[in-house]
Amino acid sequence: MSLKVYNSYTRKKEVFTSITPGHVGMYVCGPTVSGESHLGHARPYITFDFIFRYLTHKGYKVRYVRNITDAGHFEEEGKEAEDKVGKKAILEKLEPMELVQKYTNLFHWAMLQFNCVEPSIEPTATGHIVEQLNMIEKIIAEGYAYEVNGSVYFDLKKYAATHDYGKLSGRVMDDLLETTRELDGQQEKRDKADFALWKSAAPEHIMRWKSPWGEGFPGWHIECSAMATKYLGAEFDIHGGGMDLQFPHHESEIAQSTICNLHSPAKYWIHNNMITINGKKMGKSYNNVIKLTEMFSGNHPLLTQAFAPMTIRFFILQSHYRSPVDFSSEALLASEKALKRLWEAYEVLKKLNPGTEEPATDAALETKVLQWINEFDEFMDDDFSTAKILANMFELTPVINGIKDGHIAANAIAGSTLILLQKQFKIYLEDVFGLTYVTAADDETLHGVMQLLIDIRKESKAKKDYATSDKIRNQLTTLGIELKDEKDGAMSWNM
RNA sequence: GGUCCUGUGGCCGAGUGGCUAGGCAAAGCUCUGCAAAAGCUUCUACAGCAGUUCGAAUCUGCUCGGGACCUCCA
Repeated sequence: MSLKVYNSYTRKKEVFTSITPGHVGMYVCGPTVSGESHLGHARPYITFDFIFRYLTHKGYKVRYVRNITDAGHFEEEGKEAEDKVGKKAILEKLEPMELVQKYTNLFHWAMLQFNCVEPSIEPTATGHIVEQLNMIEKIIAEGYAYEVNGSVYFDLKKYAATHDYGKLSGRVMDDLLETTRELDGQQEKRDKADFALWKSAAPEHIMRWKSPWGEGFPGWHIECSAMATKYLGAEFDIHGGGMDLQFPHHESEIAQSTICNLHSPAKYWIHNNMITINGKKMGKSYNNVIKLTEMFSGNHPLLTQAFAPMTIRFFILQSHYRSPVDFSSEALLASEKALKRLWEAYEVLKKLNPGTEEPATDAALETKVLQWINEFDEFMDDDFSTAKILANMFELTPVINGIKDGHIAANAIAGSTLILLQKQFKIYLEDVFGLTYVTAADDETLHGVMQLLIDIRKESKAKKDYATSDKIRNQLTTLGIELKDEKDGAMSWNM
């Protein structure tokens, strides 16, 4: 079964074949660490995490490069946005790199909460100034960039005359030239659509580097091109990021790399859709940002409660990565409950005993179960349809629970099928989807104490001393421990 | 204004022209000292109008609504 991915560049689902057999190079645009990560950031990093995990599962050796933009995004914008890192540092009386470190640490912490696998290489923009300068010089030498007053701009008109600029984002060059914008440095550019490769630094800028054109800082797009080229080569397999980066960021990366490396950088462009809140994209300009720390603590007016990182991860997995997903407390609460139900079924499944190798006594059920299991791979191969796999898992949940409490005969499905079911649940829930479920089940002391309480409760129940048995259960509930009476008089618990 | 995407039941969301996911919520039942959990059952939707077709949520056109990008942005 071959993997198909939707390539934003061709706007088609294509069969995935890696450039180097057995290996995959994947570059994903990382965060700008000039502020705290918010819910919106969770989407791409969780999305590319399960893509990374799935490629690994399929046997590829993946080099996953995700940068840290720690130089601030120096756009040719107005002064406000000009040097985010430098500006905020003054206000907070911090060294720029101290600020960068703080938010980098916070980002890493959040990724850990989400159980995201660390990228193979996490290069920083400030650590690759030389590579960026080299690239800019090469673009100038090729005649596709020009220097004005210490700044260097990419000559888009010249590039577009012979190259397909705008293909990725579906933009027409003429429209871009028409667009009227009031941008800083506009007057020194040959054309309004030209983008900056290097910006001359005003005296107040803290972060600045020497260059052949004077002191300044790199443009927004060149860092990704430089780092991707360095670690993945002129052409690599996957370039990922949020949809909002298609233009101008990725479009510009294509132009830069095409001139420098004589090749469009990525074979497959994969873009995740946005998380919206009340139908609007989460962003600073909309004033609707929920930071991840606020999500985890519930400390935000839009949140009715705290939401665990795994709830958010599950919430994202429940929709297709190319669909927008609208956030609400209600939707997240639904995900929380769904995940709990699914995970408890998984715990039950792990304990089911396949027994001896017997043929299934319920052929119809056997067929359905096998179909649901086999579709896991099929769905994931079809452009990472995680939502459909989860739907199948929920179809299987009543079967698992049914076998457990005897509602469905243990031999209704074949032993081999049960083993396959266990294997596939493990692979997808844990290895590919990267879900975990925090329980105290590993704590042996707590286990012992719980067993004691359960024994006491059983004894009091046997004596019809319900006051005592209810007290035990109620007190545990207050502590966040849920005690369930099983059919056969046994008791189970979870936190 | 330009380019593109989108509109699915109370809510969230899959949906490759025919078999019309799944989750949450709600209701009933079973189990149960009670509860919780679990199981069974019920709730059948595709913005509107027209068209193509034997047949459309799925294709086409128009209308209305929402969104993204065009500016830092995941």
